[in-house]
Amino acid sequence: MQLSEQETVRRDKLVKLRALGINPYPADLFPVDHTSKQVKDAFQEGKKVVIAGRLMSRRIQGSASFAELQDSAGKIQVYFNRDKISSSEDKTKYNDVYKKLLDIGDFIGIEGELFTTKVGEKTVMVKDFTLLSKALKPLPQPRVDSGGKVHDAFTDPEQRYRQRYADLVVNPHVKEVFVKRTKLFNAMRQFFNDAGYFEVETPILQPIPGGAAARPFITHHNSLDIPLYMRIANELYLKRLIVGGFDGVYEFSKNFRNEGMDRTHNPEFTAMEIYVSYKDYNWMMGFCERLLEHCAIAVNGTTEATFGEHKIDFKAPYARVTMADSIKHFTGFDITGKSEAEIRQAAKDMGVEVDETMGKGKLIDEIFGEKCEGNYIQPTFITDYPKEMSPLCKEHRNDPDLTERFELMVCGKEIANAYSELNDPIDQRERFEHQLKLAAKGDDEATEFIDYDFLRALEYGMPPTSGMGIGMDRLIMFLTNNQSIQEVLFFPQMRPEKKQIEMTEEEKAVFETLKSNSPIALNELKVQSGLSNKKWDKTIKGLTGKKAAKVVKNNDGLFVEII
RNA sequence: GACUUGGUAGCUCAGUUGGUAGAGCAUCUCCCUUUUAAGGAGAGGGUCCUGGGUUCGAGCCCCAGCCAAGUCACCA
Repeated sequence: MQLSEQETVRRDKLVKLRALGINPYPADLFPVDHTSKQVKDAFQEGKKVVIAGRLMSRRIQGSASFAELQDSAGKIQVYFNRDKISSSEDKTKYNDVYKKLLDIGDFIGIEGELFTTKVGEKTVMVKDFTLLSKALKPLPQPRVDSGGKVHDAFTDPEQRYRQRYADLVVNPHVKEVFVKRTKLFNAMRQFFNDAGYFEVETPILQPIPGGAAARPFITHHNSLDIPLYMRIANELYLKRLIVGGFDGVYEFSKNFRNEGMDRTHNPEFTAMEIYVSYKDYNWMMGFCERLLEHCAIAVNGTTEATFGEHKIDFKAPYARVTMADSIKHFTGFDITGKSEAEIRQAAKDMGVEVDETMGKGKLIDEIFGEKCEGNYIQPTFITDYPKEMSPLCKEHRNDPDLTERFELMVCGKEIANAYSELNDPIDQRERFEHQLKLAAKGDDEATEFIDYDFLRALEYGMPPTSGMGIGMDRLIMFLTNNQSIQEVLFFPQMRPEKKQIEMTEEEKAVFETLKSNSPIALNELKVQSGLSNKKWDKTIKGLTGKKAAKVVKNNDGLFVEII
């Protein structure tokens, strides 16, 4: 591995520390009794504190120095003074250990006393310090000026996502997003628990990937010798639990979909699904808006949120618009009572791209997606979707072409999807079979598996139930004003980094020649290698760079020598 | 999958018509006892993403590839 100059320097310091009898990675616990925040909040002149964290900046002025220590709660200034560090090896500890052998990024523990500097900064006067862990790589460190402006910020998205640990250390606003993410989960969990619903866990490895239409990840179980699928949804399992007699069940479900990646899609993502018996989708709308209002306040302290150029307000209630009314409103075309051919023609007239394979439901969905969806900035329930698009949803009580379904739109994007759940086992079987036919015709959005065990469960009887799914990643994007899903996942999926090859093929070949014949005249070695000028240059530079060979000049000319 | 933009020091970035690879911070050495983007003096540090090609000569031009971001397509 090639080390940079700064990495080599830090490794040398490791050796020097050990020579002084200092273990750079001690095993002992360090008796921390304050965080940086507690020091500042309960500040008292002269109070003794024990703190620990990462050294984040240093301003050395001879035998005195100011530094910043960063812990989980923030940063605190610490003051090192050679004559105030009470220790037997006094001067060494300040002059050598602190000034020369510590680096930015190292973890240290500090015992000290609180005081306020001349310029009014709350500071810890260091009485003694302990190296807790040495950092061998320099942090990609931004600097903040007196006006609070950040310079040289660590901003390259590729590096930030691949090295999230470094991102979190140097970018406090990144950490804040993840704190809010956890607050959201906690708030939602609390809301459901207070309502008396029951958190459950269902299989991630499924023999049949049901509950949605998406390409699954496939794996294999060796003992059973069967394929297993990473779940694309948990819906059918939660409904089985409703059949089993729970009134309300919910699960935060890691789902996996083997599809494209972009700003709003990661191969693994988190959905929350909840099912409540004896309810319908009208009840669920009310429940949903109360839930989101509660969550927005828990995360941001207010129902208002900013997302890009939009101000959104999660305060309940939200507008409710049927899909037919929405299309009529934005296109002037009324789909009610129209035939498939009439709708297809209308779509064409509006400039919506359609083809002959699209059924009525799909056509309506295309029109809505193209002409209406993007207009809903404030949270809005879109209701009563075409039946064809919703094989797990109960037929509408007033119209057999529609289903009792709603989606909640925010900033033109869907964040929740809910049904009065289909509990008629005969109807469900027919819908599955219809999907199978669509899939056979090549509709890649249709489900190509029938979960007969799920049908068996329905045959035992499922009470009327309403269910809802919420895309948690998307919701937290809205609540933290992030346009990219990667900003709300600690470790978004990335293509693996390319492995660094120790020595190229050419370098190996030349090195072999050298081993049996060293030193050798440079020109002779070059001829023997049979490499082009450019390639030769690269190769010999590579070998000398890796300290495998060196070029020496004497009276007889240039020679290459093995090291 | 298509297109656009980018990849140069630990970090953020310059780099002119193709002619010895630059800055700030960071690092190292020295000075400095209340600083806070501390300051002063000096020094070191490079696989210019990879591989080909053109050329006397490529960070720069051409071709192929890798990685990323963005836009579009796809996505219940």
